[in-house]
Order: sequence, then C-alpha cells, then structure tokens
Amino acid sequence: MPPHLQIQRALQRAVQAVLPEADLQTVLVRPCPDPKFGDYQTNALMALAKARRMNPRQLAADVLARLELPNCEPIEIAGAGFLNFRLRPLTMAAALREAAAGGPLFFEPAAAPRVVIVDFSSPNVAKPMHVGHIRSTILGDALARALRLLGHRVITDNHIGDWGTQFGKLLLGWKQHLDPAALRADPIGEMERLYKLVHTAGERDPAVLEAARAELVKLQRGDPENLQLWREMLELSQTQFDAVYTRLGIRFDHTLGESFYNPWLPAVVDELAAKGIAVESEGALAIFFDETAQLKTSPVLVRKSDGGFNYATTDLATLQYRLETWRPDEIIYVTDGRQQLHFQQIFAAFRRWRPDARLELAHVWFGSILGEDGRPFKTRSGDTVKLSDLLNEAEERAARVVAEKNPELAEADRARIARVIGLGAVKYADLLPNRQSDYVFSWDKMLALSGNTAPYLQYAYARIRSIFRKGGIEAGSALPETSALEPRTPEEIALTRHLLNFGLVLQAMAGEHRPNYLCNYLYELAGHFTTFYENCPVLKSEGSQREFRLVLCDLTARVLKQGLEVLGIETLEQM
RNA sequence: GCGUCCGUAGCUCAAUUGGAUAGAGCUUCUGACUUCGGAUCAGAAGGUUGCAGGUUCGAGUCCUGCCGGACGCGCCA
Repeated sequence: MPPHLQIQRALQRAVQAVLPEADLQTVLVRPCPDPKFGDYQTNALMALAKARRMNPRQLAADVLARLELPNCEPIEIAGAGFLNFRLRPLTMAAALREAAAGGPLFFEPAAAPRVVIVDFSSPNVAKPMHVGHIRSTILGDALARALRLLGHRVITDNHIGDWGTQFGKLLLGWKQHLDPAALRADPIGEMERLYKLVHTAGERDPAVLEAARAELVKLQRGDPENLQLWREMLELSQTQFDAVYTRLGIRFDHTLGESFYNPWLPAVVDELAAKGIAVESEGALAIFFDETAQLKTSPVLVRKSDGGFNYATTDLATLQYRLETWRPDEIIYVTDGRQQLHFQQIFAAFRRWRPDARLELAHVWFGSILGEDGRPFKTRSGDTVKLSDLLNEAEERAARVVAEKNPELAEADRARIARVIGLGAVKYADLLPNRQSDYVFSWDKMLALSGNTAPYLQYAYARIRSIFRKGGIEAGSALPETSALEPRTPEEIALTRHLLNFGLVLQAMAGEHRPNYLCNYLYELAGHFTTFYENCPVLKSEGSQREFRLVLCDLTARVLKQGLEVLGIETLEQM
C-alpha cells in the first residue's frame, strides 16, 4: 500500500477514536507545500475543531496520542494545528521496491469498483468537427482512462447529434442543390454547404422554411425516402468522426445517438405527466422547479405545443435507458459550460422521476474557446477552425522541429515521431488549463513544443530510455534489496518524494474531474528528474548507488508513460 | 431584469476548493564544465490577486456592495 494511504488510514482510525461521529471522508492527507515541514500533512483536524468549537491544537494532540505510525518519523503539531508526517527513508525505499517489482505505481486500485458512464464528444451529424469539439473529446477520454486505471468499470458513450430540426434544411438542400462530385470529394463540406444554403435562403423566404419543415415532418413520420437519405448522411458523418477518433487514439464502447431513443420518448413523457411531474403550460408540457435560484429561472419543456419532443426529453429517455441497461453508479456528462442550466434541469427532473435511484450525476463542464480578441472563437471568414486542420498543422510544425533536431533519423521514423509529438502537444495544451476557464485560442500556444508542454515530458522520457540503451541495460532486470533503495542526495530525495505522489494525484484528478492536476504533476516530475539528471550521473556512478539510480530512472519513466497514457498521449523511445 | 461563471506578473494560465513565503510557461536579460540527448539547465526581472468593506487563528478562494467581461433564461440541440 502506498505510504500516503497508510498514513491516511491510521489517521482516520485515530480520529474515529477521538471523535466517533466525525465524517472520515474529510480526513485526508496531502503533500506538504514545503518539504521542510515534512512529506505529507493534514489540515482536517482544524476544520473538525472549528465546527465543534474546540481548541485545534488540543484536538491534534488528542489524535496524535492515539496515532500509531511506525513508518513515519516522530510526528509534530505545527502552526494552528497541522499534523506533518515525514516518512522514514526505509519506508520510501519499500514503496519504491514494491512499485519496481511490478506493483501498481503508488496507487491502490479500487477495492469496490464502480460502474461509471462517461458521455463525451457528441458531435453533430453533417457538420465538421471543429476546435470546439476538442475539449469534450480529449477531456472525456482522459477522465475515462483515469477511472479505468483506478480499477473502475468505465463505459464510454458517444451521444451524437443525429436527430433534430436541422435535418429539415439538410434534406431540402440535398434534394434541390446536391453536387454529387462535391459530396464524393468532401461529404461533410458539401452537407455543410447545403445546410447553409437553405438556412440563408430561409431567412429571406418563409416558403423555404416551410418546405424544410415539411421535409422534417416527413422524416419524423418515417417517410422511406427521407429516412434513406438521413441514413446516408449519418453514415458519411460517422466515417469522418471515425477518422478523427482513430487519429486521436480515442474509442467509444457505444455510439448511441439521439435518434436511438426516439421509440421511448412518448412513454417517458406520458409517465412524467401521469406522475404530475410535467404539467400543461401554454400548450406545451413543462417541468417547473424551485430547488435553487438558478432552477427557478425557467422550466424545461418535455413536449412542444406541436406535440414534438426536444433535447430534454431525449436526455431523460437516455438516462432511463442507461440506468436499466448498465446499472451505473455514476454518469459523467462532459459538455460546454453553457449547458449548465440544462443539466441541472435534467438532474432535478430525474430525481423527482426516479427518487429511489442511487445514481450520481455529474456535469463536467468546460469554458469556451475564445478568439484572440476575447470573443467566442471564429476565424476571419466566420468559420471555426476544423479539428483536422489543427491536427495537420500540429504534425507539420512538429515535423519541422524533428527534422531540425534529429536529421539522422529515418524518414519513416521522423513522420511517426512528428505525429506523436504534434498530437501530444495539442492534447496537453487543452488539458493543462483549469477546464472551467474560458481560453483564448492561439496556434502558437496550442502547438508550442517547449516549456510546460507534452514534448517536454516526452523528452524527459526519451532521455531516460536513452540511458538504458546506452548502458545496454534492460529496465527492471535487476532489482536491488530494499536497503539499497534509500534516496540520499537532495535530488534523489526530491524525485522520490514526488514519485510517491502519483496515486494521490490520480485520485484527485478522477475525483474532481480535473486532468490539469495530472498535467502539473507530470510537469513537476519531469522537472525533478531533469534536476536529478543534471546533478547525479547514473551510468558513471558505481555499486548500489548506480543500482538505485537506475531504479529511480526506470520508475520515473514508468510514471511518465502511465501518466501520459492517462492523458491519451503517447511516449517515444527517441525523438 | 433574474441566474451562472469569471477578473491573479507585459502576455497565456496555475494555486489540491479556507492553509504556512501567490507559482509556472511565453517574452526580455545574464550564464552552463571536452560527463548519460542543449526540445535542457542555473540565475535575474516582473504582484496592493478589479475596487471597497466584512467573517476568523488564517482569505486569490467564503459573505455584502460596486466596476468590468463571457454565457444562460419555453417550444434549437
């Protein structure tokens, strides 16, 4: 078991002995902000004391008296009531050995795995995937990977936008203005052109809008011709989506679009009406809320006055289907922050509809991508940047740098390396900022290859692999005794301390759905490694010191690799 | 009007959700030994955390007011 969990559990037992009614979920340890205080600390006792009007230092003393931690140096109470823990060198050595011997890298897989559905990406049919889709796609994929690594059963589902009013305009455009050659050359581009054509015409001529609406009604009633065309649009779009996902290394367990749930919509609405949850309002069927100030601002419609259904209806039907099909413990929706009200409405409606369901619902939202002018992102022509163009540019820029830095590599290797570096840079740039901040899109920032970027982490990894190549050593081939694994120099100690925190950070990332925690951890890890690398020769050292340093290098490489893997980023032996 | 989120170094962003001296990258400047990859490293410079109050052992974080911005608010998804 990783040391921080040993401390945390001992601490929780001691707290329970002193304050039997305390919520142990709040009793957590974390890394010390400054090594001079120790390796780990807790500030939970101060919060517990405050809530009970107790003297925090007295509470700390009482807990301390019941705390048994043979793996730590004597524990001190500091400041207003912090407890600081310092690991004995042999404890660090034992933790390193456990991981080096093939155990988990400083984390403990979940004892009780949860079933978690991650709903992300969700592009729309007949539209190109643009930079706006990248955040949901990459963020959702990283969260799914983190939860999987921690031992949970993760189900990913791409809830694509394959139904709705846009198909009226698309069908009309397809029937009147389709250019078959253009469709073969660039299906999405052609469908987008058709949609815009009808949309613009509709703004001037109400008859066009009426014709589009008629096509939509025909589709919804199951007209064979329109259904056939709709399926064709779907298939063309799916091909494009798949190309992007393959490139990004992302796969979904399921792709159940909105249309999949059509058969259940009437029954869902009937049940909501029968239970009195949804009520008649201005000809439509609506659910009103008063749970929070935000929910009071507006009701949600589950049936329009013309009898049609909308977004909320589909989402409720989707919830029901997922609940019955997969029995999840949690569903995570990864979408734009503009949908916050919508998801609060869905969640609140669900609670009333299925009050007994033990299901956690999380809306993991992210900020908008803005242009350099600080306004929502558009290029000068008014179109957003296509995702495929962004990825192309990333690979091209990386290829230029690879050619410059490492011209002796074979051409085929260079292309593969440039691909890994370019895609890594894009993904990392997207995962690094706090997801809730709006961010300003910039080619140079998105595609930067130095500083706090994926290539910096990949470079640290490649350097370690280079040490093993140069020394003719197989990583993990000879594992020294625990006594030989005690860090001694300041650089060794700093690197070891940081390695030990990998599990803690993974847990925090998964718990709060924030991949930037892991990005920052890995960046700091690479920084500690580089400092170690500058100051502590590995291959030229001797005896047990050499063995220890090789283990440290190997573990650093493995944590970097696994951490990057969680972010969906590949590593390279050479770059 | 109501609601949500935000305002931190010249620029782009962090700050483990109330913790100890607010940290990085980019930019600028100064350095790096015939030692494992210079996509690197060491150092310098850069701050009244929008403004004014309040809460407490302790506030960038919580509360109130103001200034500024983005977004959302019944028949789109």
